[in-house]
Amino acid sequence: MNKRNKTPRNENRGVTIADVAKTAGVSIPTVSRILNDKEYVAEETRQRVHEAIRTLGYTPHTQARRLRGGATMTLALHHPIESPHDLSSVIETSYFTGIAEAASEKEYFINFLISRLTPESLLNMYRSNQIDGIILLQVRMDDWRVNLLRENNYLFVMIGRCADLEGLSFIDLDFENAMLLACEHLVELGHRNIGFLTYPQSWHKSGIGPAVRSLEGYKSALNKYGLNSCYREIGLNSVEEGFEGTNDLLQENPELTAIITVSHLTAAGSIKALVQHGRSVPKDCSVMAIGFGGNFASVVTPSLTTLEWSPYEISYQATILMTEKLANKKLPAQQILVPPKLIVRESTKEVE
Amino acid sequence: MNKRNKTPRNENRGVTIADVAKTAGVSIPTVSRILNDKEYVAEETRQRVHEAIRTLGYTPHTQARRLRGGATMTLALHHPIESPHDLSSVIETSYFTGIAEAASEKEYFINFLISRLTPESLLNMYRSNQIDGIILLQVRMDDWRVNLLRENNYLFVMIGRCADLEGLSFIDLDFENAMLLACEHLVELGHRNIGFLTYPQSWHKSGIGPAVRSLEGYKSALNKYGLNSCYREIGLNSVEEGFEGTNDLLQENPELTAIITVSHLTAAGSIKALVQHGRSVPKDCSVMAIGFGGNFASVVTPSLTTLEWSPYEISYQATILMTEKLANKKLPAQQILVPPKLIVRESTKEVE
DNA sequence: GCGATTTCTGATAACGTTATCAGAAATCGT
DNA sequence: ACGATTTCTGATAACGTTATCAGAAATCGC
Repeated sequence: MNKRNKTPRNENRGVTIADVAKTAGVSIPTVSRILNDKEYVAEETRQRVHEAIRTLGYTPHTQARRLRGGATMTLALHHPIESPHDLSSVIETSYFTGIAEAASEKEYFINFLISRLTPESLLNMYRSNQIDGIILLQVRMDDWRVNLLRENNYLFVMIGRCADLEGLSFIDLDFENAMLLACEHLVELGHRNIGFLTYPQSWHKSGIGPAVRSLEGYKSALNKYGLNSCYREIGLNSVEEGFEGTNDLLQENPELTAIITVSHLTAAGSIKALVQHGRSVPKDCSVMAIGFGGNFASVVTPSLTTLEWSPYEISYQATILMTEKLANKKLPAQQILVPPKLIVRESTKEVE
Repeated sequence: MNKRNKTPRNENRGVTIADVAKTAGVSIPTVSRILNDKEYVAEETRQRVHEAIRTLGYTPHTQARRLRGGATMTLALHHPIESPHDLSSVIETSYFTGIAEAASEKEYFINFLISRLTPESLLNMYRSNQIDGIILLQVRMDDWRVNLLRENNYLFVMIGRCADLEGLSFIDLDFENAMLLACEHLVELGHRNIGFLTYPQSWHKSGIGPAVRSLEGYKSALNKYGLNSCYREIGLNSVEEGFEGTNDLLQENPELTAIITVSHLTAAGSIKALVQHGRSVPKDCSVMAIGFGGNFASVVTPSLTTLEWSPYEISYQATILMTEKLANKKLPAQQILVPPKLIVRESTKEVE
């Protein structure tokens, strides 16, 4: 006599380990052992079970495994942006694909946290077992996310870095070095008056790493060569701002023969402004762009000399850092600084 | 006397519903009822339980809920690309953020499938309960993914569309209409010789929608106005290809006064070529670009007149389509065609 | 040939949640 | 005041998997 089922079985459910066990004529744990390549299984049994798996088209239930295993096998990515619309101007597609690819290789899932995140909801991501760890983008020198996660002992990796790095894993663009290389390249070409269109004032004020460190790098590089600084804080995402910023720079120092920007777009604006001032690029003035830029560099006329990083490589690396740490929590923190690659195109030239 | 625990309890585990129940002095199902806002709970009990939840900092275990609930609350996004590196030239960041935002609003997770996907692994995504549904990008007229998922009765939504649309949900760019609008705009400006730089031959051959339909739209538009066609199939992702394609077009028909391209990059190349032929844009020849382009349109000199869609809106919509269908499987298929927006900038002008 | 070891298998509990049911307590109608 | 209804609560099973344990069968040592 059959005991009545209290919770009726879903008719449309998939094939489960129980079905496999029944068809192969073994118990459930035996199937599980075979699925997980445990020792002590008779070869003959293994064959029979695999046969059953094939004919039934069985695949293990991911959710059940995760519940039992105590890990979510899910990572999150967070960028502290106000509106998701704006994200495309800050993050390149390659950032996503690098992370997605690494995660997929390590059999992790990725969740992109786009909407505004509160301290409460950040902690909840961990507490409610939605994620095992998080990758933080756009880290500030003093970042509430870092402080909160550190206090609560939750795992995370930074792309970027904060002030106190004790025991934290990160991978970051070496912006200070980039500014040194940029200035070096220009000085070698004979330039002595080098202007800089840096990140917006708001970025410097809120202590965003690249802003802070690029300006430091610029100043110390000029110092090294005994040159005077001349810079403007401008917006990143329009040709116009580069245009106006360049006009300002030229007004302050008409002797400028080179301009460094931190965005390909503003570099394009810079060229526009210079041309309007009757200066041809690179003949009368050189222009360089630092940062990611995708195909922009070669669209602009003349094509831009740049210092570049690969967002794909960086985000890929960050994800590997994360998964390795999750696989072995005793691993020490890893801290990686990535130098940029100088790509000389048409927009820089020696002083005549 | 305590029965010995066979599987020892993990010491570092989080707060569970059982802990809440114990502190509040009620049973586990009662807490569950309160969490899920079920009826028939005494107000006094509700208060006490909420109090316990607050003091313990309890959050429901997502994985457990999913297992019990029978839904993964996870969607996937798939683009059939060979190498993830190349994805950045095909997909805009906004595509990701639109999906991520919609998913997050509906409390879904997103998994971006980047690596090469086989029919087997695609089915496994569903069978192993990793996802509830998938959003397909770059759908071909005859697409194996569509055929496979349709046969197996798995839920999916297309961005793009295939040939047989019976019962399928999609949202797609109306490329045919776009070509009509482009030609209309140019004809109104007095142009009678309109060239077209279309998608690469491989796209046409493998039946990728925008390629097929834009060429059809071009031909039927010219037909409508009694004009002759003149087009080249070229690569999308470099200025050089636009440059060379334009040279070819001019050789075939030196009378051309307008060129339509399907990529901002090739449009830039087009302008370069025209200038080299001694033709100024837009004075002697107009140039238009169709498609996504981000900030490109305004970087180029002269800035590009375009027909644009918002990838954010489109991917957002696609995700909503998906979640609505999941919430109510009886919903009929939804089919949405999105017209582009004409944005007139500097690169088009009436014929002199 | 017999105890000790090794190899193999299955019963059982557990991961954290929700649905079902039945029973207790409170309220209602007359 | 008493049966019928409504409100509330807890025991139990279930989602699909894996870990632990104990026992059976096979192999080994001498």
